[in-house]
Amino acid sequence: MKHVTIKDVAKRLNVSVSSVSRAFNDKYDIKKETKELILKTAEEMGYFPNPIAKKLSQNRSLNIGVIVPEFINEYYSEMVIALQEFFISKGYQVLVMQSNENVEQELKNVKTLIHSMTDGLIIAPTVGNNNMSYYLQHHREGYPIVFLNRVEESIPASKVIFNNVKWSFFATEHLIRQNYKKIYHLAGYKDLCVSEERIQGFKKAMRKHKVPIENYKIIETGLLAKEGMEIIEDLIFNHDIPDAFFCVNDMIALGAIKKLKDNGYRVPEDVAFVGFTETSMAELVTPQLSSVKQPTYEMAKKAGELLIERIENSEAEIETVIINGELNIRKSSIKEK
Amino acid sequence: MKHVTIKDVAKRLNVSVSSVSRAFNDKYDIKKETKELILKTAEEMGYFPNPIAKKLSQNRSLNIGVIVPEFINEYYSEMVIALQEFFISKGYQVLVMQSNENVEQELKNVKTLIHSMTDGLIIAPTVGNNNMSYYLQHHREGYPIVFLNRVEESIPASKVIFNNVKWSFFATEHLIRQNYKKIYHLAGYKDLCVSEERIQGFKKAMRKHKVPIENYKIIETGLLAKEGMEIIEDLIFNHDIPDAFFCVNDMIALGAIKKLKDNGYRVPEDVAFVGFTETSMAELVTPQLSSVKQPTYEMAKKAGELLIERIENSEAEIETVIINGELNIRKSSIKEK
DNA sequence: TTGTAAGCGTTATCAT
DNA sequence: ATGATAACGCTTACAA
Repeated sequence: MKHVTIKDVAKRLNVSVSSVSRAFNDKYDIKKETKELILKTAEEMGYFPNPIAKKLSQNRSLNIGVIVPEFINEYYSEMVIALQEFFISKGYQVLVMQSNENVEQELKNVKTLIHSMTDGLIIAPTVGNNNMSYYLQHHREGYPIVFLNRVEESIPASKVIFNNVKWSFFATEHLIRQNYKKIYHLAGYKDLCVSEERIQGFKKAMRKHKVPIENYKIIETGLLAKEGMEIIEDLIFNHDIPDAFFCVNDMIALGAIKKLKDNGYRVPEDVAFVGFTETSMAELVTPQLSSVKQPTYEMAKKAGELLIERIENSEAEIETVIINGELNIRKSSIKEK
Repeated sequence: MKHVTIKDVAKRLNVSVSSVSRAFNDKYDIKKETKELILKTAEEMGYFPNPIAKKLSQNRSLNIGVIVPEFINEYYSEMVIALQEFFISKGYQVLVMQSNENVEQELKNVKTLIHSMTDGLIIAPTVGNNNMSYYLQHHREGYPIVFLNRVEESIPASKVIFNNVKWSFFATEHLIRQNYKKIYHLAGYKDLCVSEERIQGFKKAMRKHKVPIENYKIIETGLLAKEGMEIIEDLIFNHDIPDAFFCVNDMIALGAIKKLKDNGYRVPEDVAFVGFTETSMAELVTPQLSSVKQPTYEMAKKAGELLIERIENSEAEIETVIINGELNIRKSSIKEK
């Protein structure tokens, strides 16, 4: 299992190591025939430049760290896939770590990755991280970091975020226009900024359409189907089921729908639903679930571009990219006349 | 952004670099006070050993490569999470790559990762890879590889696989015992060995219970919900809907159920369903879907252990671990009397 | 217990 | 166009 090195190739051909190195990095002068001979021989000998040595001598790792809260849900899976694809095409390798929705784990991951000499970091913060000072300090010192999603617009770093207020507003307005009178919002975590923004959009729609305050309600839930089910249990117990729910995500919606159906409610005849951050399940459940689709690929790619910009030019301006979505209306929120 | 190196710390304290190195690697003799002083000063100076240099000088990367066909579905997401957790606890870093169910991409990934000096590889092969010779050659030459899932028992390498035949048999037998007479198997890809094994289990149950041959059928599908829907369209067109379906995975089952419901069939009253490789959706759909649960965590951890064994002892015996599952029976396959 | 110095496999500068 | 060699930051014999 001994690895063939640049020296072995050089010796075999009676050339210097520099020539071999040059053959593999076309930025230097080298005669075409020598290059081809070297490449051919190297191939035969099974030589491949050792990336670790390369990294050491160039003082960069060509590694990018990506930290996501989880990748059980499609949303971050897709982001990670898109990021990998993007960075590999640029010659980087991607180290993915997940924080398991745990702030301390996230901090650990950041440290691990920075210590591993990643050339830059893409961070999708976990729930409830109001303590980004450590990251921002590194960022100030010139370490390239781009934030993705779940981050306040005001933080001084490049970031890619989704226009939650706007699309939450549209989703809610759609329910109002379908003539649902009593509409509740199942709202995720209050200390999660995307939840907060979706709440804002919800309220905005309520105000615009002058929905009386007794006809809407904002209920803090979590992000999991299980939690959607629990909330519905409470509401059923209190005989407090509205005409429609707008949910912070599809999983909450699916959990809630399940529980309502089990209790004899019909969707959408008795209760209508709109989800958010559309998943592939939206089209597979009965009734199909209306939802706001977020363009994960686009978000990821944009974040990748911003990061590479910062890596290649540490003077690059801080940039905030706000991405738009798409409201896909399906059976779960259509009122039959 | 200049990194503090071992030399800086040594100079500051007027000790040699070896002492600093020793302070950070407790396998050598060093006076307790010196060590503490060094560690303290290093901390203050913001020194952290450069892992790349460490890797180069030790000739190992402390990186593990993990290759999965995809991680959009929970199954591989969970595997990857479990693998990360396991290897990080052992001091390794994990590079994850996905092959997008594409044999050539998989081969590329393997090459990338081996060239990146990963100390070992865990490979969950993609659909239809009957050409593992490249991997096995490296394996023979002593490069540590462990295969995970979707791999034939006969290949000469350590591997962790699921007992598909057995659990497919149980799932099918359960349908027979519920007194469903006509049972079809939606069978994934014929050239995918796990599909093949599940077909075997299905047939075995049919033979054991002497189900007449005109009462069962094996239909090749894919692995996606969409493909489940397409098959059902065909069957409806041909007026060929059985009493029950046993599906190669939950996604096929969910797609099929969706299409049947849309066409007025009731589940399980008209058609019953059992899935495989249980997903969290199984409990969220109506009716809840019976399925065979595979212990992803256990499988991943075992694969990790086998790999570390091989890394640490290249003479280690080849080992095949066969994992068992669990049949979770839910409403979708229960016949009301 | 500590220090010296060679070595890990590259790249890059400076000669030739 | 090619070669010699220092440098990257660390580990680890070997010497002291």
